[in-house]
Amino acid sequence: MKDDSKSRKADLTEHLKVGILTLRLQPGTDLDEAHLSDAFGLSRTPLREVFRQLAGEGYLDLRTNRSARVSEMSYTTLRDFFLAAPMVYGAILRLAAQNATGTQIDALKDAQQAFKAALRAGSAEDRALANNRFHDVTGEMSGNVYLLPSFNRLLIDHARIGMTFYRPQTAKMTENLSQASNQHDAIIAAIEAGDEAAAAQLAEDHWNLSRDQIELFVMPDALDVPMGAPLSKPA
Amino acid sequence: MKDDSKSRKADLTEHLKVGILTLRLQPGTDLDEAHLSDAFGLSRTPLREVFRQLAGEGYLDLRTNRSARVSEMSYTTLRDFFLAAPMVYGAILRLAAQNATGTQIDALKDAQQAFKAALRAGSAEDRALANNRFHDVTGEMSGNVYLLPSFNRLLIDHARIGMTFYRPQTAKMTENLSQASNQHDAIIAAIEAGDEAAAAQLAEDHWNLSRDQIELFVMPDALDVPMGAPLSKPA
DNA sequence: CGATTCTTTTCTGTATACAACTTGTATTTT
DNA sequence: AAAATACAAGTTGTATACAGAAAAGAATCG
Repeated sequence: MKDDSKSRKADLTEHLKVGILTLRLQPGTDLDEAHLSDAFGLSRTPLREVFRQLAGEGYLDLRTNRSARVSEMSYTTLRDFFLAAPMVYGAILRLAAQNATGTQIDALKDAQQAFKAALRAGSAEDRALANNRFHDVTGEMSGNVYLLPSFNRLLIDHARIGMTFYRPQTAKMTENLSQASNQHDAIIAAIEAGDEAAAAQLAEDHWNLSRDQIELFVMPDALDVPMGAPLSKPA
Repeated sequence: MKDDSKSRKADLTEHLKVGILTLRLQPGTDLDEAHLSDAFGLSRTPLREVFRQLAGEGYLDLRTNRSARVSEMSYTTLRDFFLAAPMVYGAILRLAAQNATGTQIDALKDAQQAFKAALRAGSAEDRALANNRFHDVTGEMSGNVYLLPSFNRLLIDHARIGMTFYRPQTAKMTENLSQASNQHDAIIAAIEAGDEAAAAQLAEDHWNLSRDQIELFVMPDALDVPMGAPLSKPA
């Protein structure tokens, strides 16, 4: 094995990214340098470089003289999220329809296959990661270095928010997931046809669906529960 | 002196940022770790951490086993820039009008004072940096973590593109600069009044002016020059 | 004389040792 | 007994030394 040193770094990066996107590493979690460097066979120097890179991408927060921490999410950020997402995602899909290469379209189709497979037989983590991969490819297609930073930042929290509703708890939520999959298919078609307007419209629809899904989760049966009644977990 | 170690790091960061924004460090320039660590009294470890951070923010490009390099600019990215900028900047100013605090408005007024002073008696670098500072404050005002990554990335290249036309070479360009200053004043007023719509409109106007200014520079006398004529530097 | 290969040099990446800071605990003081 | 301070353990930040990879130069071969 010769690819050790650099591949261990990539392994660590991937491990942290996946952990954060799937909420296995929850927002606010402290990361232990000593433990991680031990687990991945890296010294602290390259480990800390990975931390800085992930902080730059929005996965981690760094505070001087304190441990690195998984970036936080709050109700404030949720509002910011739904303000920014439709706009950025619309622009990304519009550009994707303009600029996608054949190779990229194949990659997008592969990602969608994986997403469907995850919906059929995968865990909530599998679904969130597959969905993340799908949108990630659309970002690559757009190729706009100025939009990608925000788009990628949005994708991180999209996956994290999504982790709560990719574990469908009601019939409505299940139906929404299959609708999301249909929208992915339509997005592929629009990109393949180079139809900007359709792609932009689909972006809007897709985010509206996400918002509805989140509302279903955040306020599951609000109307049926009298004020002051004891709260029970949604069945 | 006790603030040495951490302040040297901040000094280096600031030095590189300013150098890159003002084109004193031109796109594509290789950075010498040994020389910089010597000059700033830092060892290579913290220096490389600064590199990683600046790379994450879009100032530098890192290639494995090769020196860090000031991020490139090309005609392709210029097109991407003018696609993304109006949209992102419009959203940022809209949010700034919604959320700006009194302290932030004071900071914006200070930045505008400095910008005017730079227009009167400053160098091209002073102007670009003062303008950058002004827009940076509007970003802080918006407070949207999802839009800021792209906005800050745009500001970097806005300053770098601007460095070429903040050195006004024609009467028209000088007039544009004073118009930009007036727009800044109007932006402050709109934010102070919490007038979202006006702020968004001003953002569009402001970027249109930037585009015109760049066109004046990129094609100074395009219509007067016959095709195939020898090119001369703009006077 | 030109091109190619091998050696030397330079620079990047990593590990380890050390210094500085933060935090939890125990002791002292009021 | 409560608060404050001093101490100790653990963790983060930095420097240095070493290993590995490119790049530059020298020598050899065509």
